[in-house]
Amino acid sequence: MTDSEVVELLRAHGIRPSAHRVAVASCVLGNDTHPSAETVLRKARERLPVISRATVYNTLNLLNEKGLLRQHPFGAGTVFDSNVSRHHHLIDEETGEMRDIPWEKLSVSGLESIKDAEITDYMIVIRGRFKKRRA
Amino acid sequence: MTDSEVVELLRAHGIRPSAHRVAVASCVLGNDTHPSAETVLRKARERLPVISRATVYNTLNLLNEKGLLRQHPFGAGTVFDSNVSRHHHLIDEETGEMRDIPWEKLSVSGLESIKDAEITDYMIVIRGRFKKRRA
DNA sequence: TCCCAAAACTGGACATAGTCTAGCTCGCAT
DNA sequence: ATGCGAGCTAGACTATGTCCAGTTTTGGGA
Ligand SMILES: [Mn+2]
Ligand SMILES: [Mn+2]
Ligand SMILES: [Zn+2]
Ligand SMILES: [Zn+2]
Repeated sequence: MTDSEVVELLRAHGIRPSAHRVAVASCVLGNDTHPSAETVLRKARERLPVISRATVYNTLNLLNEKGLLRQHPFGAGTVFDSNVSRHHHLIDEETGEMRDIPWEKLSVSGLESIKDAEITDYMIVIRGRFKKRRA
Repeated sequence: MTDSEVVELLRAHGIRPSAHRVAVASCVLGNDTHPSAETVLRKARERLPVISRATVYNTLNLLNEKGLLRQHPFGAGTVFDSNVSRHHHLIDEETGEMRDIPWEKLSVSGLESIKDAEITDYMIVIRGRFKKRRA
């Protein structure tokens, strides 16, 4: 994702695209990795060595509030996910690495039997061992 | 679960049932709550006011290693789960409270299409709002 | 019963992840 | 040029969890 695409995306969501925000957003938007906040901090500093930890957390939280990101507490600690459409997750038990599984690839039945809650979202979380690098 | 049942369970899993361990284990085994380590510490101190934080964490980790507990990083922070058979989870988005969903109540199809990992376990994680207290 | 080594337990230091704040800086409108 | 609000910063602070060195408890053997 180019910088100007990131800028457009931020503007479209009502976020002023400061240089720092673009640096942070570029590290996580438009790819299917699931980086931790500390990973984003390290990558952002490659571009912008002076950026502070607070700005990285502020920006990630802002992107989350505006719906450009999700945050997941499983995997290798808490990680961010720029894929905001519904999907499932596969997690390597040894490394904590997370991979996406397309929504249509799996399906759940029996949800209608859950009567004691209003369901807003759900996800299948699979644990196992990755066989090889993704193609 | 009575104290002597807890003692038996610990012995059966090769854990020496010291008074402290029994106090910790009683707080979490044999019920379907999903307490955090800090919650267990507070409850254990009601029984045994002198118990240290380190002992609570040591004991919870030991119970986990010996297969008497599981640990889940979603819900209200990291919580412990004495239900070690397969089941799914429903989480209240406001409070983080977790409830169990019996394995047979839901089912997943399409798992055989996952080729790039050896699956060891999976679970459906549902988020929503609880309607009322459990019956 | 007494003794001792091993196991268990302790407080506190340390580590990591994340939040918050007070002050500074930057960019933009006038 | 000046003023103002948004953004950024370092560092203090909180929460959660691990680690360690020293002490206490325990239970089996003499
Ligand atoms: Mn969101
Ligand atoms: Mn286990
Ligand atoms: Zn994802
Ligand atoms: Zn459970």
